[in-house]
Amino acid sequence: MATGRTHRPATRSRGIPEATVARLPLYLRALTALSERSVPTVSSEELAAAAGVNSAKLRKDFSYLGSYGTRGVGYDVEYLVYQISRELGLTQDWPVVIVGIGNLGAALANYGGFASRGFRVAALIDADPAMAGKPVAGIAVQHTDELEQIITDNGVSIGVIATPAGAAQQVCERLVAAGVTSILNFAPTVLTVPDGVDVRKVDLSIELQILAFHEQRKAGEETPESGPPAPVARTTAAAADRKGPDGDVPAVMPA
Amino acid sequence: MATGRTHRPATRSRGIPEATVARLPLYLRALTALSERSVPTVSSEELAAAAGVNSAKLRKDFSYLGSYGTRGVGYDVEYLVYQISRELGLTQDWPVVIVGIGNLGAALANYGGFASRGFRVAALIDADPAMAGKPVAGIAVQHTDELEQIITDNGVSIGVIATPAGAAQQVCERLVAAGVTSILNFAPTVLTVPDGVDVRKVDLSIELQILAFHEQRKAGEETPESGPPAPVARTTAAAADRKGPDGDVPAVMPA
DNA sequence: CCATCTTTGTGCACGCGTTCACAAAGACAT
DNA sequence: ATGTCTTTGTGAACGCGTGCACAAAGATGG
Repeated sequence: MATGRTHRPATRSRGIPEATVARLPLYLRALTALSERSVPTVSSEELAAAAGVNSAKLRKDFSYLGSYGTRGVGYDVEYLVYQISRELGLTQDWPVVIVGIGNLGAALANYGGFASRGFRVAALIDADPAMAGKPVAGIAVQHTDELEQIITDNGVSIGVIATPAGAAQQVCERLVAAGVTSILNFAPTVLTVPDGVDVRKVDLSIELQILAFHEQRKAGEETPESGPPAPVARTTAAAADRKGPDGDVPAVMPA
Repeated sequence: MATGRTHRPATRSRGIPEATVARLPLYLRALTALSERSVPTVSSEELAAAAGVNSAKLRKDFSYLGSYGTRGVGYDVEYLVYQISRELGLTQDWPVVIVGIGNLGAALANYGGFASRGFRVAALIDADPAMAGKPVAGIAVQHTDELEQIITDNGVSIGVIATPAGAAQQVCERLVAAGVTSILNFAPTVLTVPDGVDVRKVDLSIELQILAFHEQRKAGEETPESGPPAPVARTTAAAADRKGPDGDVPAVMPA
């Protein structure tokens, strides 16, 4: 059964903490900016400020990669850019497929940041036959029927899912079956995948709800009034003051 | 002030862990699906499976909200939907502005999940005069000059930034100055905001780089054959470790 | 009313991530 | 070369989040 995804303590290979990995792209971006300004070296303090993190945290993060700094001076920008790029695997080419060319999929296809760092859009795939052949971001959309063929031919290991929620799990399974082992999921659904497959989720709705929570908390602290609905009777169909359904029906199970 | 904050852990500690808050939308989505199937009650085990988390974690999460379950039975779906919605602040209306109506901004404007839960797109704003008046997702785009007026008139407290990286910080400052206190940032830049302003970041490029790291690691360790233990166990990917923003992040130029 | 069975709610332990604080390392001036 | 000064690299403490395991609570049946 689907249980929580236990992020295993990495392999005993090189135990770079997950939290550190998540920050490396941030450092890389800041370093690239410095590089373009021809800044030769940077201190942990400066770089940390640019990346928006604590300097001690940054130094510890870098310590997992090795000792690339020089005491009394700082870090060599170019060298660090290279090391982080290599560590993240950005020195090689990553063909990517985007499945689901709706508004979001099209926006992703056009996103510059995609091609910028080793990532190459190998194909755009959509289930709508009317989309087939239609060019999006300079690439002709292909039909879902060709999904397996595309994955295999291009050696794609990273897939992006931008389909409606209802189709996501099925698409996911086909991607995985065809050889994809990393998935970036934009559909508002929990994906179930076999061991060995990584999934990262980007969910606009969730982000907004989290913001709303904090926003409400802020407002509540300064506004003592507003009549809090006292929690009362239960067991019986309580509340449900939220009115009926609206178009969005985030299905958890593929229907 | 009558209702100061953090005064009474007696009733219920207002301190809901950030990690829990981040999962509430997930539970809510699963519960909504159950509600639409008219399922009256659900056990922590079932709900946890649907949400892709551990059942113990789910129970602990709910314990922060209060004791809404019935031992031996489970949780009342409708009641829980209401409680979580209320906790997240979704029972009220949240006017939102989207700044930067490019490919991404337009996609966001068209996103159904936006309007679905209390979030209402109050305005679409773009710096390009040619965009002004042009309808996107049924709403006429307005020029940046009117930003402050729009924020004030509509009482907007949540802003979405979908501009190029170079414009993000400036837009952010104008939003904050006009009264926005929560920002969802899609631009690949670290935003600097005053204390009291929440920022959540969605960065496609970073997500891909993290996937690339793991992908590279898999490829590199692929040596030990004999294959995986072929575990029938399937994990549910939840991933995405967001971290609660605090308001202290310097800026940096985009890459 | 009592026994049994199911499922919640939580005390506890463990591991990860963050932060402080400082010794060691190297640059630089004299 | 030697001393001083800057900045790294890291040991250690702390706090948060996670998962186990179990007692308590309530439903259910006799």
